[in-house]
This record gives sequence, C-alpha cells and structure tokens, in this order.
Amino acid sequence: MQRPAQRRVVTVHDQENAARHARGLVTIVDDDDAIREALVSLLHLEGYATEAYASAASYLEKLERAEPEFPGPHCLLLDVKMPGLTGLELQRHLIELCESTPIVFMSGGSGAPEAVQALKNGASDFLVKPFEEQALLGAIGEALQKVRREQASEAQKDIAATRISRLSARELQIAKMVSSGALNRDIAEQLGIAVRTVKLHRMHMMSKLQVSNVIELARIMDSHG
Amino acid sequence: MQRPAQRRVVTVHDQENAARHARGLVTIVDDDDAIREALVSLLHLEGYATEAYASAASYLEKLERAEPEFPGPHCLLLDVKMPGLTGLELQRHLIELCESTPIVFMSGGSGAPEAVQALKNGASDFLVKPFEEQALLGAIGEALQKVRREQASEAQKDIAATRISRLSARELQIAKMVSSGALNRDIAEQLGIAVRTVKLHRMHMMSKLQVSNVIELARIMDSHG
DNA sequence: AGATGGTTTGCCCCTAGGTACAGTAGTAAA
DNA sequence: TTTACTACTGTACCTAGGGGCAAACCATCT
Repeated sequence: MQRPAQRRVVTVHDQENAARHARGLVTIVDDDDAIREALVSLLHLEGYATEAYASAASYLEKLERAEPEFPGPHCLLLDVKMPGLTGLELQRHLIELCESTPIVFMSGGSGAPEAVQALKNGASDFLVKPFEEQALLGAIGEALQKVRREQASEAQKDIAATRISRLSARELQIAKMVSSGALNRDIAEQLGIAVRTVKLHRMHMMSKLQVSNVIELARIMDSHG
Repeated sequence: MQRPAQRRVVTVHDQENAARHARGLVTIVDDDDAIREALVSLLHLEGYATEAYASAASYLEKLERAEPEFPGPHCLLLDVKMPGLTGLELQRHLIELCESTPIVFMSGGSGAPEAVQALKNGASDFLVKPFEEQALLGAIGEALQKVRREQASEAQKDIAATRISRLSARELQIAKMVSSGALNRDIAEQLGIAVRTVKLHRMHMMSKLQVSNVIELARIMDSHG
C-alpha cells in the first residue's frame, strides 16, 4: 500500500526537478539553518533547483569533488558573515580557482566597505537584510541571465579554440599571417617556402577551421586572440 | 611694488597647472566647504587639476554651459549626502545625459545600499569616510586610467564612424555585403546590377574607408556594428 | 548652363586565390 | 616494415578581385 504512494511522490519530485532545471540552479551558502531552509523553500516555489551548504568550506569541498555538472545556468547566493571563511573570502577563493559563477551576496550588517569590495570583485549583486523577496528573486534572475549570456559567447570561443588547436604549427602560422592581411606571395617569402606550399597549408587550415573565406577566418582568429 | 610679486605667483600657478594637466582633472562636488578645500589642496599637491562645486545643481549648470573641454582625462569625486540633489541623483542625471565620466563616491554614513546602487550604476569606486589619503588617490588614479583606456578605443571607433558616414548609400550597402562574405557576383545579383558596377562601388568604398583588403574592411565594419 | 558627384555598364587585362594531378621526404605510431 | 601524417614542390587551369579606358544618366550646386 505504501509503495505506490512512495513512487508517486518520487515521480512528482522528478517532475519538479525537471521544471526547476529550466530556471537554473542556486547554490546557497549560509550558516543559519533557518534562513537556508527558508531560501530553499522560496526558490523551489519559484522553480529553481537548489543546493545548500552551511559553510564556505563545505561548498569548496563539493567543488573539489568535481561532481556531474548541473545542466543549466548556475549562481551562488552567499551570506557575507559566516564562521570560518566569510562570503567575501569564498569569493576570492573562487576567483583564484577561475570560477566565474556569478555571486549574489546577502549581508546582515550595513557594511558598505564589504559591499564595495564584493561588487568590485565582480559580484552580481549585494542585498542588505532585511530585503524584499522580490529583490532577491530579481537579483538571482539577473545573475542567471548573466550566466546564460556568458555561456553562449563562451561556447563560441570554445569551438574556435578547439578548431585552432587542431592546426599544425605551420598551419597556425599561416592562419595568423593570412588573417593579418598578408598575401600568399609575401607569406611564402617570409617563410622561405614556395607559394604553392602556402596555398596548400592555407587550404588545409581553412577546412580545419571550417571557414570558407578570409572574413570568417579573421573573425575566428580575432575572437580567439 | 605688488605687481611683480603678483605676476610671479601667477606664473608659478600656470606652471603648476601645466603640470597638473598631465595627470588629469578632478571635479569635486561636496557641500562641506572645509572638505572641499582640503580635497583641492591634496589633489593639487598630487599634481591634479581641480574644479570644485558646493552642490550637484551648480555642477549641472556648468555642464550645460558647455565650456571649453579640459585637455586630458577627467573624473568626478562626489559626496553622497548633500542638500538638494544627492550624489546618487547626480549620477543618475549624468547617465541620462550620456555623460560617461567615471565617478568616485565619498560617503559618511555606512550605507551599504547606496554603495550597491552607486556601483551597479557604474561608479568607479565608493569610499567610506573616514578613508585613507592613499585610498582616495588610488581610486582617482584608477578612474582616470579607465578614462584613458576608453578615450583610446573611443577615438578608434570615431574615425571608423566618420569614414563610414562618408560612404554613399550604395557603397555602404556593398560594404556590408562584402564584409559578410558575399562575392561580387552574388552582390550584383542581389542588387540587380552588373558585376562591373559592384567592383566600382567596392573600389570607391575601400578607398574611402582607407582599407586595402577585406580583412581590414571586416574589422572596421565589425567595430562599428 | 556648366561643374560636380553618385550610379550605371561593357570590354579587356593582370594578379591573387582555389584546386586537381602528381610526386618527394621525414617522422612517429602500429 | 608498413602506415599515416606533415611538409614541401611543380604544372596547369579556373575563378574572383583590381583596375584602366570609355561612356551614359541623373541630381544638385554654382
């Protein structure tokens, strides 16, 4: 008699989780159990997936375990004042780890200096308690929007980098020279090889980069830097 | 007997002003006379040119008079709390006026919400009084550095825009199509004109934009948007 | 009315880029 | 050793872009 009910509940959770995936994942780090639970409830109601930690250290641990990635935008919601590592210190750690997940801070005290530091270090927002529910949801919405934008351009740069990395040394060399406007003749001269050879490398390079003209080549090389 | 002395003082001032031009202009807006004067003295000693106003309104007045531009980087140093328009309100006005001069705020109270708002609106820094002299000078140095960087890229975009604006409608049309990778043949077809004509416009366009190949063309068209 | 400038076109020639065909050579993995 | 990849080169042909010569139409400014 219990099994069907149990199964049904699990199913509902799965559906809810699927729905939440569409809005994104919010990772909460706050030492206050009551606040953490309240935030989780609120965010679940709003359709977000959540993950909660009671300390910066425990979140960093999870990070090191490199668990399966959440399939969607992700942001952090950090309390500033916590025993052990503070939110600001956690932010600095993440910067060193090259983690670019946007951060929304929550602070009880009215510490302007902390807010300034957080924002100058790239925080997405800084909420002063007590704050309106709408302020929180707005801040989280913006943070996740930011991730989506970055993911899109990040993906673009990634495929460019991947393709460029598959070029041979010679091909890369010629790609750079071509995208800087040099003619085959000049390239051949500078490299001390035949024009025919330049054409050959150039052809291979263009097909590896999947571009059909110099303009696309220039764009892909520019975006890669 | 007074004239020579007077003249000498003026000369020294001129020299100092010339030196200050090299470091930039700081416009101070603060209602407190003592603070204003202290800031002016400090900044003069550090080699900056200054301009001081006792209220946001009086600075806005000067702006409207569109006086001769200071030849160098410029930033604002605003007090947050002032009778009449506050620093934050002045910031919002300037944003509406499309004034992008970077702003360094100074605030007496520890108001985190103001700091957050200021920084989210693009303020360069937000100092909480009492602050170290070095913190102020650092903030101003960064603000001016930011202007210099922006001025450089701004100037680049400007000359691009100017050159593009000198193109005829047909030439601009063809510039866009060429920089999107289209061949002369295709352009001719789409515009219903002869290939020879496309070549002609293309030639004029390239010379007006002062570029010698499609790559430079693509870059100039991309940077312009 | 003449000058200026944008738009249009045809014919012809040269140069640069793309590509197929054909072959040499070194190096690293299977 | 064979296989595979990269680098290298020549000949030859086709296409695309650049540009001279010559000329026409239309609008605007002087």
